[in-house]
Amino acid sequence: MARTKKYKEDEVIEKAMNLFWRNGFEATSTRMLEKEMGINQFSIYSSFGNKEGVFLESMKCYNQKINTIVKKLENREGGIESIKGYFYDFLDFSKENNIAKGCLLANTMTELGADSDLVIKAKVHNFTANLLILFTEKLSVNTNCDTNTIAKQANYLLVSMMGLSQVSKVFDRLQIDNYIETTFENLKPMM
Amino acid sequence: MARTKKYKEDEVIEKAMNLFWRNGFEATSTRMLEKEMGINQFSIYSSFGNKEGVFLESMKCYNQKINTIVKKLENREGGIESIKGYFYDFLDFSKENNIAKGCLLANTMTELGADSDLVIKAKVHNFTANLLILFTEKLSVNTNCDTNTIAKQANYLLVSMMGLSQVSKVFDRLQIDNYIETTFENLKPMM
DNA sequence: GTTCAAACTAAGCGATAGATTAGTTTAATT
DNA sequence: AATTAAACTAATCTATCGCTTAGTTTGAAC
Repeated sequence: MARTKKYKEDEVIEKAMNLFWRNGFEATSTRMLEKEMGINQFSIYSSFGNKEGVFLESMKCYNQKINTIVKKLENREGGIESIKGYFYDFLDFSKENNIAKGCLLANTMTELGADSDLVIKAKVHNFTANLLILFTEKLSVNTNCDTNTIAKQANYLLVSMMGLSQVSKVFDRLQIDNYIETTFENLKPMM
Repeated sequence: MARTKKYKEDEVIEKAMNLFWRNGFEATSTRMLEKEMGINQFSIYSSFGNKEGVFLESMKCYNQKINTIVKKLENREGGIESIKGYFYDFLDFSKENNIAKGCLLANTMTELGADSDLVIKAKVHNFTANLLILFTEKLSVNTNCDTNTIAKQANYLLVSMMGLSQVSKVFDRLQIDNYIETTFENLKPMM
């Protein structure tokens, strides 16, 4: 015997996610969320508890969204070139109206300090851990390298990827392309 | 016929700089600055105009502080190893109580969006441009590479450095060391 | 020692932050 | 059609934001 919601939670969260992605957690106010999500603050708080709740759901949403390019990498044959493809896919993925927004999770990682929420930290850590595993798998295809070398390479590419996502927000395309090419060109002699 | 200031502006700015370095621009309030700088808000505003004025002076202060490791690089013999030394120097430099704070300028770069203050942006750009020149000079010592290749390498190392400063705030020392070693190890065959 | 402009203190300005409340509307259930 | 619990609206809560102001103290110049 109750009224039905006028909005779908996953739809308004996607809008919230885009706002957080563009502006970061701190610079996004509940009034901005209200406007962007198209629902009243009361509805926001009754659905997600508080601002952090909205953010946590936004991270879930981001994970689903980035999963399209992660899946794309999973379906590639493997080897260095497959990961290079992921780097370029990410640059497209992270752009909106030709403005690079970086990676929501990497942005969060740098925005939140040492004393920040542990749940959020764990989510970021989980994301990078999964990416490391995928990179390792892809590097293990058609290679003579021992597992130790592969682990080093995977770690190197993970750090490069996180660095890239930050740097892409500011540096121009030529610098970025040059960076990616050099990153992978230099890895070849190790193979 | 006037009273003398009880504080030295460069001393209180250094304290402000450390606060901005730890927390970023947005997350640092004028009350926090008041407490950290040890002077009243009135004094802050009469000396530096507004919060952004404090930040701009903090950037100057940061530039002076990081200049110690930049000078150290300038005085090195040159070649890849000299820049690798700078990377490790930076890791030490950016730590406080064993907590990595990243690079104040790189942090600012990522914190401020597309529509941020142009003066601040110019300062960040100026910093990276100077570092690029220095890297180029150091790479030009004892090498057979053409200027085009050197330019690519210098750009690669600049982007790597900026990425490193961000990533160092979260990743552990093993991952960071591995990243630096791989970055430079892989560059050798190009020389 | 008196003067007085600048350096102080502390209170408070309007605006906005995250979050909540009282009161109204809605629609599935009876 | 009446009921009723949840979904709504809009106003408002307290705290804090960046910044300013009124009033007091200070100390170099005279």
